[in-house]
Amino acid sequence: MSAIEKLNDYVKNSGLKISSQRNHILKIMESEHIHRTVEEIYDIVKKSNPEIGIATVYRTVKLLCDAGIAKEIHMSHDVTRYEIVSDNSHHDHLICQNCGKFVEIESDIIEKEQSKIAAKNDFELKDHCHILYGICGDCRKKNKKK
Amino acid sequence: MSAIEKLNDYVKNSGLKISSQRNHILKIMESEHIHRTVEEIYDIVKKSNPEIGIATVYRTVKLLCDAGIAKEIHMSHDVTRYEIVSDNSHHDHLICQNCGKFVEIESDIIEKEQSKIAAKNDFELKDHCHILYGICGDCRKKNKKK
DNA sequence: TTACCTGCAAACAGTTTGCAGGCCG
DNA sequence: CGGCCTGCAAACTGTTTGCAGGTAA
Repeated sequence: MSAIEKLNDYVKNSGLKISSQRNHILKIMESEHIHRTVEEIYDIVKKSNPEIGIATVYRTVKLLCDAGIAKEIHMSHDVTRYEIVSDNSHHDHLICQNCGKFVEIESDIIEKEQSKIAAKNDFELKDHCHILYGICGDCRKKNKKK
Repeated sequence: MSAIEKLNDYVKNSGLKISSQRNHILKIMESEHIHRTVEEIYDIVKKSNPEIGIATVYRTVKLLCDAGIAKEIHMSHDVTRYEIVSDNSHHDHLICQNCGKFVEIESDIIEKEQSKIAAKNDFELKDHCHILYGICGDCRKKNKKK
């Protein structure tokens, strides 16, 4: 099921309404597999729809999260980004503290271990946040040169 | 080396100064192994020192982080807490989304796997954030009753 | 005595909310 | 047509900063 379909579903089931702005914002978040901040989304939407207010972006992003279509990620310690969740794959992140470059990572071993830990402590696992911070190869080279 | 000693060291080496407020705040953060928010620390300090301003707490907490004595944790998606780091043990967290209860967890398997992933992507690992969110046994029981 | 430190209040950034009008269904 | 949605601006929250006076070294 595509994200737009999911949105339509959710909107119907909740007695909400579809709007061009909502579709528009979702489309932007889907295009390119990039994690954006609200500010960034706002800037892009504004290009084709200068009327839009940032409040609408905030409201829509939150709605998408409620609908399970998007997800919040705290990339660095004070930047909130959003990504569209795909049905089949879960991933975590490895981020360069210097240049912000990031890699999406997956690890069955870690996922399994997480489940074990949750079970051992009698927790029903709902979600997790796993971000590795480091310095990428490029940045290490650049810093040496200086 | 105790946290207070570490603070003294750091302060001397950086040309800073010790103050009763700084010691006071550190003492509170050390007492009980709890992760507190700035607001909570502020409330506690105020009891014995009503004069103190919250800005001082923010400044001190930041200083302690710079000194490597404390560490920021983003417990839930918009609450920042701080914990005193102990020299010997690293741990991550498992948090109940319902009641806020948390368990500190350690896993060699995950730590090793993280290093591997970082190495594979040519990152020099500096830090990581690993938090599991779930519902604890008590809360699951309570919810059933309702 | 010289920085540094503190409390206060003002400034800020990110996010939320109330309102009056617009639009979907 | 009713209720949700939007843009705008004002409100709010968590955090930072500038300033004038206080204090450690």
